[in-house]
Amino acid sequence: MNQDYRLITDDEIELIEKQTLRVLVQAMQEYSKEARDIFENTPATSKSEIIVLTEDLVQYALEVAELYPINKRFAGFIDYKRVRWLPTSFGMFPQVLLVDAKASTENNRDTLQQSQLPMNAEFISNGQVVTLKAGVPPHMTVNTQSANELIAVTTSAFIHFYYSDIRDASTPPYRRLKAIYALAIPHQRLKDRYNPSPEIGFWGQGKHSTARQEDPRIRVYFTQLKKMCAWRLQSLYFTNDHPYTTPLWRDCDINGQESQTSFDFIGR
Amino acid sequence: MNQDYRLITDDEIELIEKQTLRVLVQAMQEYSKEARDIFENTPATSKSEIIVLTEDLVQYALEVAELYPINKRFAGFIDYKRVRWLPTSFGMFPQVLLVDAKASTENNRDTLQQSQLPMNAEFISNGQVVTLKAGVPPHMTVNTQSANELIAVTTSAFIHFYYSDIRDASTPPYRRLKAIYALAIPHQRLKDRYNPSPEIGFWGQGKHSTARQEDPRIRVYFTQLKKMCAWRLQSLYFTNDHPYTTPLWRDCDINGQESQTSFDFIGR
DNA sequence: ATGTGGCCACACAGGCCGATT
DNA sequence: AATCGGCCTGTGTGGCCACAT
Repeated sequence: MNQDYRLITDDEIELIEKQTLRVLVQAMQEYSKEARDIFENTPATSKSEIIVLTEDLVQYALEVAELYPINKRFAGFIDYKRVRWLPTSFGMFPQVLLVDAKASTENNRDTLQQSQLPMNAEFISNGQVVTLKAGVPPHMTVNTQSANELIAVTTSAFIHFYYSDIRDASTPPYRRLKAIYALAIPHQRLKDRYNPSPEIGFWGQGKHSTARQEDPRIRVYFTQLKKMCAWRLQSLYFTNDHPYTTPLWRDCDINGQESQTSFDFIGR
Repeated sequence: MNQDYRLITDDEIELIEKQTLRVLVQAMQEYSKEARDIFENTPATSKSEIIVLTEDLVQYALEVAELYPINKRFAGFIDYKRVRWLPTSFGMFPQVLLVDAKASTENNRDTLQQSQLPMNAEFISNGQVVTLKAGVPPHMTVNTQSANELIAVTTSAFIHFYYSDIRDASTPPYRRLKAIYALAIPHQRLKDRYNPSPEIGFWGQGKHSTARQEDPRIRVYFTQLKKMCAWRLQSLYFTNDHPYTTPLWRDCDINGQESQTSFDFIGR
């Protein structure tokens, strides 16, 4: 059984990311009721407090669904990060899971800092080719008992809280959580599949102001990502008649045909 | 055995806070080696990244030292927060532990937002009496299987990373972590002991700019806090000859006589 | 020198709006 | 009406300096 992701196929890397995202979706689904309760009813004196809410909710949702941990930590801007063993049918791989929480009143795209970008990206904006280099390393090394080092493959995901404010609300709920999206961004080794040229991909112009010389950012467009690989965009919608989101997993067959299937969950 | 902190004595509340801080200090001591390693050697492109480092380090240090958890969560600006069972010799109490990380190049005071202030504070600044109301509730309620509610007493602590930048460092270390301080701020029920009048206490003028009408903040002065209750200020110093901080617990006897005693630790 | 007060810097993370299909 | 680009705002956090002892 393999331990080194550099020796597996691109298809197997896809499977690692698919398996990882499936767990994130299950965890968010299980926690969706409390997440909505906290998100909608916690008073916030500022926009920043809403941001902090989503970070906390991602942690609460995911920490109970963790895998066999690897004794290695690092610090920085990523909201939720764990080094752990990922067991698969084709090997047991050390993995660095990186998840960032996003709060947004939009539901069609996410903005990434360069430090959150897992692959060198190229795209066309206003007729010009734009590029941005990856800021996420493809893997981290972990010291072992032997002379070898373990190579922990990096997997990047985003949890997007789509909401709207309730204007002038002086009593709860203060805002409405409409959906939770979960996105898996491909590892840089899959660049040839997802962004072989500026014309093909799901990247778009970032939110930064060039006029003010802000650090460049970049956007992920949901529909394009879904078109290239349906399961990489998961949508958990809240409805009026159920406290939990609707448990649907988006997948695709060999022909790229998209489908949605319901899944069971226990709830928290 | 009691479950409701409102029925115990002030001395027993002191003991709850002392016992709590003792664990925080043990946990920080055990983690001090890795904390220093990560703190000094992680590149930071901005001041904000240093702030995030300390938040992550506090989490890594404390999460392994947790108590019997209570199934209740809330979200917000506090860096590290847990609802849990605190067993003591005089009762088993539901507790809300609130810990905030502070990064500073100073080592004599901490600035608190009003939302981090556990008691109504009064002090004298520039000859004037200044007051600031508590922003931390004295307790939270937790629903139970019976008709009663559990009352979880709130305990506020701060972990202060005292550091200095290494100028022009283009290779690690980028900064030096000189000490870790741990502070326990008294519960509001102890106000009569710690701040009976504006003249007596450890509070001082906050860091906010009145001219710009910023939200009022407030400061805790280390020496004053230590003078009123020695164990409420703990100091873990790094030295050149040991990777861990020096394991000393500050205490005081009945006469208020201060002492420091070494303690054993295992390390991580 | 030390202890206090308090002005600012600044960089996240999105809201939001205008221009273009 | 949707998509995309991108300017700007709000605000949390602490560096840092100027006085006053």
